[in-house]
Order: sequence, then C-alpha cells, then structure tokens
Amino acid sequence: MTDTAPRPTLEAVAARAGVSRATVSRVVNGGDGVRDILVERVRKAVEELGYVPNQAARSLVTRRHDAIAVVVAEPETRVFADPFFALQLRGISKELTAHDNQLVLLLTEGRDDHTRVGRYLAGGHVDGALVFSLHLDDPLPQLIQRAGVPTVFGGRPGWSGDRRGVLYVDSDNRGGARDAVRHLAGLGRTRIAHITGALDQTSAVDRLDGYRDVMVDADPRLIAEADFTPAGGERAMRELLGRCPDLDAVFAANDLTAAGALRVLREAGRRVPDDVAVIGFDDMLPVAEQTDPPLTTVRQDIEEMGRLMARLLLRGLDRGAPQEGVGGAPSSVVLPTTLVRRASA
Amino acid sequence: MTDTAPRPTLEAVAARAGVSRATVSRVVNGGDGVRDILVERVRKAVEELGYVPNQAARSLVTRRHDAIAVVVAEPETRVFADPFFALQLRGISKELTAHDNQLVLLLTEGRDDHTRVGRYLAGGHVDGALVFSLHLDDPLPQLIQRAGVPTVFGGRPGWSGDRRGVLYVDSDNRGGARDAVRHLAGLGRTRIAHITGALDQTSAVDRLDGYRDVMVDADPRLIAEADFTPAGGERAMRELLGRCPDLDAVFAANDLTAAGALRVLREAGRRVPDDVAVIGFDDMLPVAEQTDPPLTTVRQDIEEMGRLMARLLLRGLDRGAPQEGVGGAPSSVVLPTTLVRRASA
DNA sequence: TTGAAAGCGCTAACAA
DNA sequence: TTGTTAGCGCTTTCAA
Repeated sequence: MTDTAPRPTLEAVAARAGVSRATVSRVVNGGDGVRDILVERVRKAVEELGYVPNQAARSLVTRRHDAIAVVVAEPETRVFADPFFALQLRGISKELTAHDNQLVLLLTEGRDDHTRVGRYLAGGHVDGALVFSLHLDDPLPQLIQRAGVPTVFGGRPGWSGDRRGVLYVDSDNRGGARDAVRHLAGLGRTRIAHITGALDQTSAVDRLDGYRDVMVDADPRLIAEADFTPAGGERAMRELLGRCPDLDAVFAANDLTAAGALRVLREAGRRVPDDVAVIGFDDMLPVAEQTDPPLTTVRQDIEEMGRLMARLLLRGLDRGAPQEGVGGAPSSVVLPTTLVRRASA
Repeated sequence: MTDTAPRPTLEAVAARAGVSRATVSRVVNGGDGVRDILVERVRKAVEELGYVPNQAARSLVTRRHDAIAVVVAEPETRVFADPFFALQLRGISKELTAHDNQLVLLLTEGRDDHTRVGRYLAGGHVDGALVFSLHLDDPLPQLIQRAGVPTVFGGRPGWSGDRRGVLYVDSDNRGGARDAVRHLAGLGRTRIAHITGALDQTSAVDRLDGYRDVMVDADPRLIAEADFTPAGGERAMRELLGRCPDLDAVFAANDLTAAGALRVLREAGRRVPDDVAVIGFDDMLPVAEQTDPPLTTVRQDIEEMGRLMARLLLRGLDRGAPQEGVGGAPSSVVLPTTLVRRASA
C-alpha cells in the first residue's frame, strides 16, 4: 500500500504553461473564452504533470460535490436475497456516471443508523439523495425531507405526511396485478386466490389493490397474507388450500412467493397449470425460469427504474439531460409492467 | 426539492461561544487540551446552531476523506444475478460505518470505464479502495496499483504481475472443493464429475484444483467446463452424461450451476442422490434451499469477507480496529468454508 | 490553555 | 481575453 505522491496543483500547471491560475482553471473547466493557443499550452502542461483537480478545494468554493447518496433502508435481509437491489443500483450507477456524478452508498441497518444517515445528508456532503424506503412506518423519509436534500424515492413512499413535492419512481404495481388477474380470468379461472407481500410495503398494498380491482366480489378467504419470501409463500398456500380447496388459480405477490406456493401445490398433488394456474411478480430470472413449471409472471424493468430515479434527481438539480418533451418541473414516474407468459399460467 | 439553508460555520459557533475558531475546532475534534468549561460552552453552541463541519474544507487541509471506494468490475451480469455482491457490500458497509468512513461505489461496465475509475482513484477523492476483479486478464488491478491508492482485493486477483504487497481476502475455494469431493468419495462414489466455473476467474480455477487434489487420476472426461450459470450447468451436465453415462456424482462449481445440472439429471431419469449425488458451492440460500432435492453445498461467509476486506484496508490506513494479536503489517486472508449437508449428497 | 494568522487548492468577481 | 485578488471553511503551527 504505497503512499500517494504529492499531486501537482493549479499553480504548478500555471507556471509550466506560463499563464495565470485563473486561465488554467478556465481551461480545466471547459476552456471558454480562452485563446486556442493558450488552451493548447495548458492542456499540454496538465498532461505532462498529470494534473487532477483537487475535488475538496473545488467543492469548498462551488458548493457542489457531484456526488449523490443512495440510501437503502432495509432492516430485513430480503433486499439481499434477490437481485432487485443490485439491478436498481446498476441503473443508477450508469446514469450518474454518464453525468460525472459519484455514487455514495448508505446502507442502514435499523433505527440507530437513521440519525447517522440524517447527519450525513444534512452535512452537505452530497448534492442529492436517492432513497429506497418502502416501509409504511419508516421515519427515514421525513428525516431526509427535513435535511433539506433534494431527494427522489424508489417506490412510492408509504408515509402519511406532507406529500407535496415528493418525487418517486415506481412500477405500476396495481396495473400489473390487474393484468395478472385478468389473464387468469381469461383462462377461465374463477376461484383466483392472492398471496400478498409484506403489507407494510406499498408495493404489496398496490398489488393487493390491483387484485381487488378485478376480483371485486372476491371471497375474502381467497386472500392470504405473506411476506415476499418462499417460506411465506408455502405457509400461505397451505392456508389457502385448507380454506378453499376448490381454488383454481393463484396470483402471488412476487416470484419468490410463487416458488414457495408451487412447491406446496406439487406436494398436494395439484398439477400446475392444469389444476391450478400460478402467476408471480418481478420476473426475477434466476427464480422464474428455474421453477417447475417455469413461472408466468409480471415483469418490471428494475434497471430502468434506477436509471430514471437518477435522471429525475439530476434534472431537479439542473444538471443531467435536458428536459425531453415539454418543460416544467419534473414529476414522479410510474413505469409500466408487462406480463411474461411461461408455463405456469 | 428544497434548497439547503446556509449552514453555520466554525466562525459562527466561535462567536456564539465567545471563543476563537481554533478552540471550536479543537472541541469538535475531540476537545483535548481545552478547559472543561469551554468545551461545555462550545458543545452547547454547536448544538444550538446545528453546526456540522464542512467536509470539503476539512479534507482540503487534512488530506483525508474518510471515504473508501468500492470498485466492482464485472462486465458480465452474473454478479447481479446472485446476492453475492450485495452481501459483500453489506459486510463492507457495516465495517466502514463503524469507523465513520463513507462508501463510494464505482460500478464499471467494460473497458471504457476503466480509465474513468483510474482517474477517479488517482484523483485522491478517497483514502483507499476495495476492488472486486476476478478475471485473469483484467487490466484494472494494475491500473489501480499504479494510481497509488491503498487497495484490498476481493478474491485472489488473477494477474501475473508483481504480487508484492498485494492484499486480498478470499474464500478457501480449493479447500472447500476438496471437502466436497472427499465427501462424495466418502459416500462411496467413484465416478465423480466436476462442472467448472468460468475459468478466467481464480475462484473457478481454485475449485478445479481442489477437485484435482482429491481425484488425482481422474478421467479427464469427467471434467466439463461451464460458466457459473444455470444454462452452463445444463449444457455441461448433458455433455457429461453423454461422455460418461456411468458417473455417480457431480461437484458443480457453484449452486446455480448445480441447479442446472439437477434439472438435466431429472430429465434424464437419474435420481438424486440415489443414482447421482450432487454438491454445489456458495450456499446461496434462495437457490440451494429451493432446488429439488435441496442442495448439499459448500458455504462461504460472504458478508464476513466484505467485513474483513474493509478491516484490512482501514488497518493499513492506520485507522480501524487496533491490531488483534501480534502486530506487524496486515496480510491477505483466506477464509475457511464449511460443507452444508442437505438432501442432494 | 487559548488565540492569531497562515495557508490547503480552487473559483469567481473585478480590473486591466 | 487574461491576470489579480479575495475568499470558501477548516486545521495547525506559533506565540502569548
């Protein structure tokens, strides 16, 4: 682990190029209003000295950091058990990189961490924040709001407070759920059950709402609560089978849950999709393609969600891509979902 | 998206507490050599004003950033198809947080990104780097080495260059593979096949070496090359079945591959574990527990790897936990693995 | 034990 | 078009 050699400063470059610091600064920041000959000379000096601007010094005066915090508030391990998180991150990273912004990752584990994150955000280290916090009772969103940092949420935040100016990017969970249930109905199924996700998350609530939109007069016993996990799916499926042995279809809140349900159905001797059709949500490939039979599911474009979050934030900061289409303030985005047909329904 | 209110400076705190800036600075940084009465006064002023130090100004003079870059160089999407990455990140984040360091995430996509990352690292934005780069031909490690940033690698880096002072944290891939194959042999299996991982990654090479350690005179036709994916596992398993119909066990380079193999075996009418015993690697729960039958596999403690990487780096920077045990320079770490028995072997 | 003062490396008025 | 100069907010000698 070598020590870093002392890096050349603007001063050094200026000396070498035979110009003032101001001129070097101008060239380094785009070179507008500087004669071509000088631009050339400065560029050469920069090159020769291997000059890289000191970001701390720059931030001190510009009050910009070109850095965005990504806050992942996930007390549970669920986020880490599926590629969801990584995919969003990738989308975010791509967009930030394209606009020369750094990504500062803040993972929080429980309440104690909240104050730490709040302090950090309030500390003006970053220009904005992208926040994943999908739990209804989570204090984090408000905390961040108070820190006065421009923020975009991943998924509709489930707070009851002031919603004005709250920006988020979400999938059309409700619409996707409707599509899934309609597809099952189109298959001629009439006893369509739903296994919910963790109902303290807006995505789970929205998917349940979508189910209800279609199954207006659904037998309430056809709904079983779970938590997005395979184990939860198994438990819920057993419950359902006990309560409603005549069910002929299941819409599960996500693929993991559907995988659990599939296993229980097989154990119970029900054939899928002949006896019971099953649909999941997410289109999490390693799961959806590996189940037996492969899972029909509702796909959401996770990476695109990430990219959009970053774009929205950057735009709000007056950087990033110029507004496409009509101008005006950026607003929340809800991305469409698509039904992916495989063998299970 | 509200604008940030102008934050109070040291100056303001000093004025309010009726002391000099220097004194406030001392208090904020631990308060050594300042009378208790003054410490008290300053703390109060800090509190009342909601003062948070400006990190840019501080870095400018201290040349410290309390920030560590995590570089994930993964041209393929594989990293994102399993929770491996997220778990390491979690371990890293925990350790960094415990020592008040920020995590700057740099995701690279292909070669073009390398120069960007190199520039960033050389730019002195961070105090050190944790790098995941497991491909044999990857230029990134050398690039980083040249940038002169203290670095710890995740997984043994597969370069042929100067290895002096290269620090890494890895699992005992070779030992774990040996355990797996020995376990199969202990089950009385004699025709034990191996499906490799992507052989441009050291982990795959090491696991293959472990297999060979035990199967000294193995029929070379018992080895089929794959790439850590389920599809690769299927392909390799078909190959193997064609070449060596008499095989009675398979050690797959990871769980995903094993899952693919399992499916092909079932299609081929081979019972697992009765006809063919199968072992994977990773203990990736959502996969290993969901396969049919559940997968016997070699577990590595991913999160701990991440934590250790961070600890090693921090220690090299003379921060972090005081050296446990004997002193001296930190050195690379290879973590043990454990065999987890389930139904497949 | 405290304060005064000199920068850290850069940008951004303002003059020239 | 270029240079001069005054800070940005902080830490850190050096004196007192």
